[in-house]
Amino acid sequence: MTDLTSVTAAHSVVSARSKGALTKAVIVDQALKIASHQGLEGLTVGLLAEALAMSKSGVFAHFGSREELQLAVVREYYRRFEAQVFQPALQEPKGLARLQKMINLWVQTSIQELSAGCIFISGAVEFDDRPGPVRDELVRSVQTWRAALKRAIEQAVEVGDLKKDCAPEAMLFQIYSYVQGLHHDARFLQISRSVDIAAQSIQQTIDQNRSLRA
Amino acid sequence: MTDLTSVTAAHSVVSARSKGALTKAVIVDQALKIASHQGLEGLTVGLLAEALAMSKSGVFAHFGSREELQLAVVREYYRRFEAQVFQPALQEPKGLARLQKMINLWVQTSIQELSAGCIFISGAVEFDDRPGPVRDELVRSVQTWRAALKRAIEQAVEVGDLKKDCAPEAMLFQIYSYVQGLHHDARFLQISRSVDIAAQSIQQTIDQNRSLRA
DNA sequence: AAAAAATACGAACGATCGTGCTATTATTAT
DNA sequence: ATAATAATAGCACGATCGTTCGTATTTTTT
Repeated sequence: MTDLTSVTAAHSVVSARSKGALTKAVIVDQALKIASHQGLEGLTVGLLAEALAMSKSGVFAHFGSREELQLAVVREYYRRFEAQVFQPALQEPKGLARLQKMINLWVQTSIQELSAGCIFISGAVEFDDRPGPVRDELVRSVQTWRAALKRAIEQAVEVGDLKKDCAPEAMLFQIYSYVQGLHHDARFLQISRSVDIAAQSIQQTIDQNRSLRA
Repeated sequence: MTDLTSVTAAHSVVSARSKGALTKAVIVDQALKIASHQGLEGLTVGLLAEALAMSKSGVFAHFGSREELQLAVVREYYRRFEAQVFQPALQEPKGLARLQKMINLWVQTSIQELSAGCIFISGAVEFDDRPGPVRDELVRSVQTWRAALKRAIEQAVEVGDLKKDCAPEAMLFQIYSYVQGLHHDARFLQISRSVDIAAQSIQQTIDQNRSLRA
């Protein structure tokens, strides 16, 4: 099972030193699960406390404010995203291989069997009209991830895997849109074959920009 | 100004017969505006009443429940969507012209200068994990709209504007994804040139499936 | 104009929201 | 083991949520 809300969780919990940091990690882990389903706005202190069999104030004390809790969730999600999607892809050599790996890992972890959604995508809709630190953190995370994707595309051009005249921004837009579309069709419309259609569309975009040599 | 939350509003208000139906139309109109910004979940009775300079109970009485209010908003949005996007496109002859018209009107009304978002898109994220009548109504609306798009694609194939072997489902996925991507980039990331990139990507998808004759 | 019906308001409800306090535990450091 | 510290629970607060109800005011019908 590859799931951002469970696999990488062990790390934060294990790496905790004091008791406080440990329970905080457990809380954030649970908060992440809730936010993946109910959204960051649906994540409430009372609900979280109940799921943890803790008191509201006990949970709350670890963050000081609900906003700080939301921020902790976004940061943790980004941390896991980096560890699970971005870092492993760096093992692959620069070029198309790395780009493909990034996309594959992204798609894999975006749509889980638990149907836990990607917070970057749901958060984008929730906070597109709601200014504040949470929005800023979300934008920062998404921008970083998109910059990494774009960089991978550009490197694929440099290496010669992709066409010299390929427009990285357009490619990025299309691929990012497809993952959103996959999210939409799989989670909202519950179209099961959307995974295949999305994968095929992504491949199509890559193929269009692939250089013709070898 | 082409705006689903204002232009077509006149119709519902004017066509109202009794005083009750009239104010109800005004309420729904305002509710639509709020929901376009705060989302259907962010639409609250108190907020709505305040915006209308009415009492909470006065507003509430028109619907009987918050859920019914949300449903009224979804239905009204669909009604305007149909009147403003779908119906005008039927003026165009079957084929690529009609399809293009549908897409153009959709993109135009989806992203407004007021940055009021499309409820079909924001609602999909809000309700992808929240069962109930509102979700059902949203799914129904979106499915209807997607069926219309798909039908337009198929007709374009029949007429000979699009290739015989073009996969309508894949085209639909790509185009729908691009509009989502446009929403995301324009509203959340505030990338202004995303309108052009999206339009270009949509055109690209169409061109790929265009038949080669004439 | 009077009667009937529809509509809006005001106040209040229980629930839940985020957030403080205070006390009591449980964990660390000495 | 004892002292210092950190973590959790309990309780209560003001605000807001959706909702109900009784009353006053319009609007509509007769």
